[in-house]
Order: sequence, then structure tokens, then C-alpha cells
Amino acid sequence: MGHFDNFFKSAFTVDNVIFGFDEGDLKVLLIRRGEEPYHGKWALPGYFVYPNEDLDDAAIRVLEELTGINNVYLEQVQTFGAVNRHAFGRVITVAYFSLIKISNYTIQPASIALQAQWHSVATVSPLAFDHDEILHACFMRLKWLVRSRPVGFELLPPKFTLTELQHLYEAILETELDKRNFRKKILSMDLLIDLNETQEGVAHRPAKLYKFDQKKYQELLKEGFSFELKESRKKEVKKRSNNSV
Amino acid sequence: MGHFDNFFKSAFTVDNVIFGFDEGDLKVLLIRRGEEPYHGKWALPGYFVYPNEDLDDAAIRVLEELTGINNVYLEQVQTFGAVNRHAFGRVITVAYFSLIKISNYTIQPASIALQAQWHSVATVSPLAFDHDEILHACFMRLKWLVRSRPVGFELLPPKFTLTELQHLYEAILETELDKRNFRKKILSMDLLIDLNETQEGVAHRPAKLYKFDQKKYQELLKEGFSFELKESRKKEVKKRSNNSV
DNA sequence: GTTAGCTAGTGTAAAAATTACACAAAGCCA
DNA sequence: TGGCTTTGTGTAATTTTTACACTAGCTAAC
Repeated sequence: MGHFDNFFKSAFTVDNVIFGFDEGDLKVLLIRRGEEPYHGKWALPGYFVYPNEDLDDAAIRVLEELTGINNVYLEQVQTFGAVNRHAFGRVITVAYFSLIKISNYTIQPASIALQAQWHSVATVSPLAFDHDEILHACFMRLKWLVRSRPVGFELLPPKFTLTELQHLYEAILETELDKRNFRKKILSMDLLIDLNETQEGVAHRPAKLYKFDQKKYQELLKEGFSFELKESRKKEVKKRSNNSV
Repeated sequence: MGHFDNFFKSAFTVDNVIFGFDEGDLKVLLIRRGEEPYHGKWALPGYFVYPNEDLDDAAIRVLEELTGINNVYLEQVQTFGAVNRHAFGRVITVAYFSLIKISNYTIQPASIALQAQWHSVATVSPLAFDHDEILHACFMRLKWLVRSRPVGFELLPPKFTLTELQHLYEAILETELDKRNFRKKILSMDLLIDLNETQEGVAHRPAKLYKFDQKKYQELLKEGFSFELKESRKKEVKKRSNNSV
């Protein structure tokens, strides 16, 4: 360093958008800030990047420091650099996102964060800084991703039912899907392994449990496989008749 | 400012990947560097972001300063932040890309650049810094974009033939397309206006000229329109027989 | 002015993918 | 045993995609 002391320098951060899925609801992991500005407000887990640290490494480190979550695959989404996005000076931030199985992790907020908690994406209240905008951008990315990669499996527990999988897709795409067509499509990918087990403790016919065929998926990815899921929004007309009661 | 003087700061740049299309070839606009490091080497047009300047504005300004090109729509692609990507210190760069009609612009390199010139994407020699990687990322983005938006029109002159359009798609997708199916698909979008004119000065049957229906396209975009172009690679088997001569 | 050479322009049939749609089966519980 | 709830399944109609080959129209060379 030293050569660049004369050049324009800015503070530089990463912000992580971690999605999970629980109780039929798409969630995002937030921290309650323990520092000014926005002390006590909910925000995305993010912090400064060290000068000698790769961007991707910083995202992983910051996530662990603020929430206790480690060992996840983070994907870069977009960089936000509006001049006034931070009240204390010029701060440019790179947004990363990830999909995790909520049940696999225990949340442990570090000193800088007062608290770390899952929040329903559909109902999050205003966040600190421009984090609403960042969250929105990552949600759009997720929506796109769900159509080109079977991301569902990354959010569900190891064993899941087809109905759970469908609900996940519906939550992400914010639409309803046809049960039979959804199953046909999913099963035709040949990426699900029937575990020959059924749900327990439900007050109705128990559903079959499946797991994701990780091995086959990796092979398909190599071959440049692209998963397509498109389905028109159903029953728009019928729903309107409910409103008019 | 001032509050953040204690925090980790890095130098911060933008790099622009400007694509054009000419003589059946996909091109990228490069400058020859007039500064160390990589003095005299070809590189993407990029430079520092001012402290009081939005990221997107910086990309536009830097592009104009280095190449004379202004008034283009730049889209953010990805941020590159490996620790050692710049020999003189920590420099994080945001890559932007754009598609322009080569004939609409005159290239005028500024003092910092020795030269600015279009280079064929397929044959660019090694570039300064990690610019090969950045170019590759933007090319991948373009490949993706071409399937979901009729970007072709942004690269061609106002009047073009269907064959020119097809060659452009083939150059971007690095594949061959079936003439009849391509035309059927493109015309079915109903975004082309037949100009009732034909090519001049060609030594064969002249092709009809079309222009792009900008107005209709904007309307379709609002409705959440998504253009799909998929076509299998043709004639793989037949080509192999050539090799075996 | 005839012809050779080149690219433009066009249709159809087969296959594949998508969509819409309704009821019997299985387990739990009262 | 019957009622409740959710699971699990097939088919026909429609749309989209794919593969494929010859005539039309112009220039240039002879």
C-alpha cells in the first residue's frame, strides 16, 4: 500500500441476505444493530471488509461474526454505492445472498449485534440504511434462480414432502402452482429419491418423504443443465368472486 | 466525512465492458493504458470513482473521459475484489456493461488512454489486471441477456436485415441457428417493423430491411414480458464427418 | 442477354412440452 | 364407523419446438 494514498478512498462493506424457509414462510435473517447509526434497528448482517481480505471471504467472515452461521455458500448479487446511503460517510457495499436450511444452524449474535432473528420476508418492517432495497434485489435474484436451478432443496430439511416443496416454490414465486403439473415436472427431472418413508404425527393421510439426489444434480450441472419452471397464475377469476361476497 | 477515517478504506474503481457488433463480429471497446501498471497494455476503460459520485454516474463519466462515448445505458454486472488484483494496492472494481451501435459513436481517447479501439471478443489477447475475467463475466451476462430480452436491436444499426440479426445472435450464443425457425420466432414477437426497403450494393438478392419497434417493446417490458430463445446446436454430427476427411 | 453464383425467403408435419382439470385413497380422530 | 383432511394420480387439448429443402431475386461474368 502507500501508492494509492492520494486516490479517492471509500469505506467498503458487505451485506448478507440469508434466506430460509420455515412453516410455509420464506424468511430472511436480520440483526438488531448495536451501533449508530440506526442503533436498535433491524438490518442485514453486514460489516467492513478488511484491507487484506478477498471480498467473498469477507462476506463469510462477517456473516459468522454477526450471526454465528458459517460454512455456507454465498453468492454475490449486486453492489450499492449511492453517495448518501450511509449517514457517516461514503460507504459502498456489496450484497451477497445465500439459501440455508434453518434447522441446521443455531443463531448466535456477536457483540456488535444486539440480536439475530429470522423474519418473514413478506412482512419485514423498514430496515436500516438502504437494506430494503438490497433485500428486494436479492429476492428478485432468488425468484430468477428458482426457475433455473432446483434451489428448493437448499432451503428444505433433508427429508421433505412434495407438498412442502411446492409451498416453497409458491412462496418464492408468489404464485399458486397446479399440484399435478408441479409434481410431474419435478419428478421428471429425476433428482428426487423416494425414501419409502412417510410423514408422522399428522392428522391426515401422511405424505411420502423424499430427499434430493445431490450426486445426480452435480452431474447435470456439469452438462450445462438448466431447469425451467414456468406456470401461469391460476384461478385469478375465481378468486375475484370471493371478494364480491 | 471524517467519521470513517478510522475504518478500512480501499481505492474504488469502475470498469466498463462495451459491446458492439460489426462485420459479423462481436466486439469490445478497449483502451491502451497510458499509466503504470500495465503501461501500453490493452485494458477495459475504467478509472477511480469520486467520493461524492454515485456508482452509476462514475461509470458513465469514466467511459466518456476515456473513450469519448456518452449517453449510453450502463448496467452493473459484478464486483471484483480479490486482494491482489491491482499491483499498487487494494483496488475494488465494479464492472458495468453496455451494448451500443458502433456506427453511432466516434471514439476519442482522453489523455489517460493512449488509444481506444474495438477488438473482436473472440480473439482478444490477454488484458491488463484481471480484465480477462471481467470481460468473461460480462460476456456470460450478455449470453444470458440475449435469451430474455431482444438485445440484438441495441447492437445493430437502425435498419438491419433478418440475416444480420441472426448472425448477431449466433455470435453471442456461439452457436448456429436454423434460419426458418429463427425468423418465425423473431417475427412472432411482433417487434419488427418492415421498412419496405431493401439492401443496396450487394451482389445477390437484396434482403428486406427492418427496424425495431421501440414503442411496442417498452409496453411489453411493462407487462413483464420475457423473450425466450432456445435452440439446439445443429449439425454436430454432420460436422464431424468433415474432420474425418 | 444468358447463365452461373449467391443469398433471401418461405411452410409443414412430427415431436415435445404445457396446460387444465376431478376424484379415489389413506390415515387420523371423534 | 364415519367424517375430516390431505395425498396422490391420468388424460386430452393446446401450444411450442424442432427438423428440414426448394424457389425467388438480384449481380456479375461471359
